[in-house]
Amino acid sequence: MFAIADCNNFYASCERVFQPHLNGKPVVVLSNNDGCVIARSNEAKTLGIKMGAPYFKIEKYAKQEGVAVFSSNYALYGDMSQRVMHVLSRYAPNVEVYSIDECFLDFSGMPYNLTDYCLDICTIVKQCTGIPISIGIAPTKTLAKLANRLAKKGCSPSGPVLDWRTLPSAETVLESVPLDDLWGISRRWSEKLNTIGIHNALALRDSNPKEMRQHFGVVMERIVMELRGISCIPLEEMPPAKKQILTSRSFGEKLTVFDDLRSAVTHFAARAAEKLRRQNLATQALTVFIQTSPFDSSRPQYSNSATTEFDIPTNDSAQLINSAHHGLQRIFRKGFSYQRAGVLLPDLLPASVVQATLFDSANNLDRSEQLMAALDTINRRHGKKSIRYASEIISNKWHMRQQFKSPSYTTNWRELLTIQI
DNA sequence: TCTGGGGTCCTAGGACCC
DNA sequence: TCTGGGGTCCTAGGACCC
Repeated sequence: MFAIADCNNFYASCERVFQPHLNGKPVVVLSNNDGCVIARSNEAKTLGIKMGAPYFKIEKYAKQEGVAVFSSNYALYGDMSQRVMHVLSRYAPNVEVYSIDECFLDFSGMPYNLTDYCLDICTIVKQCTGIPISIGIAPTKTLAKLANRLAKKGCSPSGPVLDWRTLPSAETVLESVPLDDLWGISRRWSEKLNTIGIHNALALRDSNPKEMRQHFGVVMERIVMELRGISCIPLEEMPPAKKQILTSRSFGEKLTVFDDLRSAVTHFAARAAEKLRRQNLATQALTVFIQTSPFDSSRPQYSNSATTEFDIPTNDSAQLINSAHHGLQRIFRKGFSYQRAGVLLPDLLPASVVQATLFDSANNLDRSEQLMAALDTINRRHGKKSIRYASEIISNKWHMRQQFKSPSYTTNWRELLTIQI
């Protein structure tokens, strides 16, 4: 048995915890660079504001309807997520943190009435964190996700909790579920399924799994089996080591000058290096890429990338920044308005297995390791920006727009919530 | 003016091995 | 007359997730 606990409108709910006057009011949270809508309270959904809508297109309407608008505040959401996961992990022997706002719980062999048990969990998570959650329970992950979705839509007699096994008729329910409501099926596959006469979740469940495998591959075959209640996707307790790390951003304004781009790319390389070290990994290569805006058809488009490979896998910021600069020099072309850039570390392995080449002194590796450890310690203790590479701060033109960002209430002493009595 | 960021898995096809 | 069989590794592209 699996359960999936999913935070309701997570980012919007995080903002409301610290501004409770927004309860019952429409709230939206925007993507980085205040680009498009990525989270909506139920009231905002009711107003017809769509997921992914570009903010500049709904700005006027949002103001008119009194919608509270926020920039993304990942420091806050990440910390609130940890709190929710911490509470949830007390209620199952094994859990899998699936995303920032979702957690699978292993309920195999649990003898209780799981609906009542989960209703308690919902109450306690709300008490401890302020975040409302919904829980779906079923014999497979795919059905648990579906049960969760149905609970969120208000289809459960037990409010925020739905145990798939308590449904009077699974067939009736499945017949009413559109294909792209299923976990693992998006618009493209849904359309392709339509062309072969499959129009709802029941028809998919009753299709021939081997045929589905031929048409779509093993992933679709698994979905069919999971809809039948045969579990094919196990709980993953230990998150597997990362295979690649990407740091990229859209810019607050379009960039045309090399030095502005170079500052941005320095920042991305430094951030990627930090991520690498935090996970005790090293990379065998670095790819830097730049691109113009695909939406701007009036101006010439250009995008390109450059990859450097390292003789010895590294997680040294200076080395990564250096190769990012060289890559950028190779691909930068004058005369374009760049909208976005990024640094990708595509080929990772554990830092512990890194070997010096025959002609390299182990000394250099030690020195780099000590320097990076000092850098990370200082930045952790005194704030992220305490020590940076000079080329990162030469320009700030690339900084993203964050017009509506709330304070980092839970992670920064200077931004604690203040209360007036 | 203005449209996010960070990932994974699977498959097909080519290169190469013995 | 007419050219095997079995395998691995790598990459690009397409699909998906949140």
